[in-house]
Amino acid sequence: MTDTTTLRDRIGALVAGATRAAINAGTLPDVALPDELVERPRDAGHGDYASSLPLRLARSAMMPPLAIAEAIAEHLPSDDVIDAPQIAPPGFINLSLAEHFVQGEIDRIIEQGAAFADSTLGEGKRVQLEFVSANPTGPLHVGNGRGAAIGDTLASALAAAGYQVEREYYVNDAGTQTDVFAETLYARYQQQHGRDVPLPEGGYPGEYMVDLAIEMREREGDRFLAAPGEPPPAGVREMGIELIVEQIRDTLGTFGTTYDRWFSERSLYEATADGEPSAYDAALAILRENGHLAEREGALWLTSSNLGEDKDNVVVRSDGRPTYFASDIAYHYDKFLTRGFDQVINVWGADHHGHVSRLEVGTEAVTGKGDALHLLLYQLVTLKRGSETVRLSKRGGEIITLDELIEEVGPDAARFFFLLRAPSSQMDFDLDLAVKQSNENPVFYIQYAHARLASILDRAAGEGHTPDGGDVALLTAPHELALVREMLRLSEVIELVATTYEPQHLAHYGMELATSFHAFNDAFRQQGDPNLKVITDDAALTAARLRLVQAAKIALGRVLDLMGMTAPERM
RNA sequence: GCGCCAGUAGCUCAGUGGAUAGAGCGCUACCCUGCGGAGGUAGAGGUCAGAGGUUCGAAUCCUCUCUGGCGUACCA
Repeated sequence: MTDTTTLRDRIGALVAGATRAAINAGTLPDVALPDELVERPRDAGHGDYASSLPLRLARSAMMPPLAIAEAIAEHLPSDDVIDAPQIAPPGFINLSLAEHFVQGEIDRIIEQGAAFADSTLGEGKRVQLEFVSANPTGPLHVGNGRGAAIGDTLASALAAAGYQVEREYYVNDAGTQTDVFAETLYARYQQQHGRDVPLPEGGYPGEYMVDLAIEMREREGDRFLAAPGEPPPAGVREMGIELIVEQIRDTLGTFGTTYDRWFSERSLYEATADGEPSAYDAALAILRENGHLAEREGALWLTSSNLGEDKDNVVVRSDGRPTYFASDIAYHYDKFLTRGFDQVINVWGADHHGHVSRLEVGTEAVTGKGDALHLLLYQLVTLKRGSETVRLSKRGGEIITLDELIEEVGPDAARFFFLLRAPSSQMDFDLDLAVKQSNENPVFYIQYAHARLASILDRAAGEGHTPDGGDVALLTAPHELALVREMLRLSEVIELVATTYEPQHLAHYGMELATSFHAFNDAFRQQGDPNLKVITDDAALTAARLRLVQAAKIALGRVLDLMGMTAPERM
């Protein structure tokens, strides 16, 4: 039987119950309780959980906080989970987990394995996460890595929190950018066949376009060559996009990110196989029916100023081509009405934020599901070399690719670097420092802890020891119990990430869990007592400690896995 | 101009209503010489951009000011 609530919820329920008991007993007036009843105190000396409820109730109850604390504590007897409460001025109730409860959790972690901290918070709701979705006109750059790390980890955390998650990459294969891209590619392709043609105005000058043209020539020969002076023949654009998307997929694969679906923007304009209208036609029909469209200056506008926006937005240009905004409305029609997701999260770079409110309004107008759409913006990465800012632009030519970053520091360090920071935080990424400090990246501190745990289990097995049957009641030392307590926080961290969409909490937790292990592992050295080692002459104690080590390895491995990083057995 | 996101230790950043504001890196001292030293403990280092307000309590919420990034297209 899996516990579906976090420890924090259970303790909170105890406090709520005690408060109601006090009210029933007449020692407290009848007052309303807030949602959050307990928190994790910063100072370990204040217990595992603490409630400031007495302070918050003081006014409405018209009683001194300490008297309220007494009244609640009276109905909070020590039980299987917690010891007797401690009251601390000016009005806190401090609660500590009972020793035998903490010990027992080791057995539970081993029994449940990697899923030990999962929850049912999401109730199986279907969530779709769309992230990266960079234009298929060039390789991914370093900044795209941030979106990949955030989106992918968020998806994992949501899955752990009981949501049914789908990861998706939206391929913008329909817009004007792809026309320019095709023209540039075709120019490079002609150059590969010895023609002296210039790059188009506003084209993509990057060297990768030459590589792409070479690839195309090698695969297809001169099949795409039209008469000189003619525009790119049919298929050039599709071929180029296919090649680029292949590259992007490879890069993200190396980065540890895979998708359930690569969604083509063009497909939004195609009728379905069984004759249903395209998503684009269907979405526009709804808007028209509800009077949200108006023709003006030869273009078709969404009259979003009637829906709370500060201006209207063009849906179909005066030349008849739909805008990117139209595609996005159709895309969200597809997400909500065709595929029926309960919740949709788009992870976007902050340079898209001008697009946020109009998409929310447009989505609401078409699907009525505006509330289920969450647009998560991450601030752009400022690249630096030393103190100098590096300007990135596919069209300007200079790109620091995600591939190059991965090559320099490895996928794990790159991911962790991005995950440590809140999405809303602007990041300076010093390329020189990133390479120089890759060996000091905290990710190795976490992975090293995992490798040491694996090593202890290996060595013990070699000496004929096994965790099986170990009695966890033998584990009473503070550094042993502290390690278990730290593991028990994981379920709360997962729910925190899943509800706030802030993956950095997981990264910081990983460091803290690793610290607890390193401190545990060092304890016997500092005290110079070989009996404090995991593997000792005492067979029963050894087995018990091996259970702790096994559980810690499960917990740490799970954290690394959620962040999309490897959990090495040795380094 | 208007809008969005930020400003916390030397550097890069956590902390979004609770108790003495933290981590990594860098710096100093010490421990341990290992079941893996990519380790442990401690210390120095802070006007939480500034001012006012709300609250029993504010880095956290509100207002204003300053600074930085981004947006404000019939580009995506």
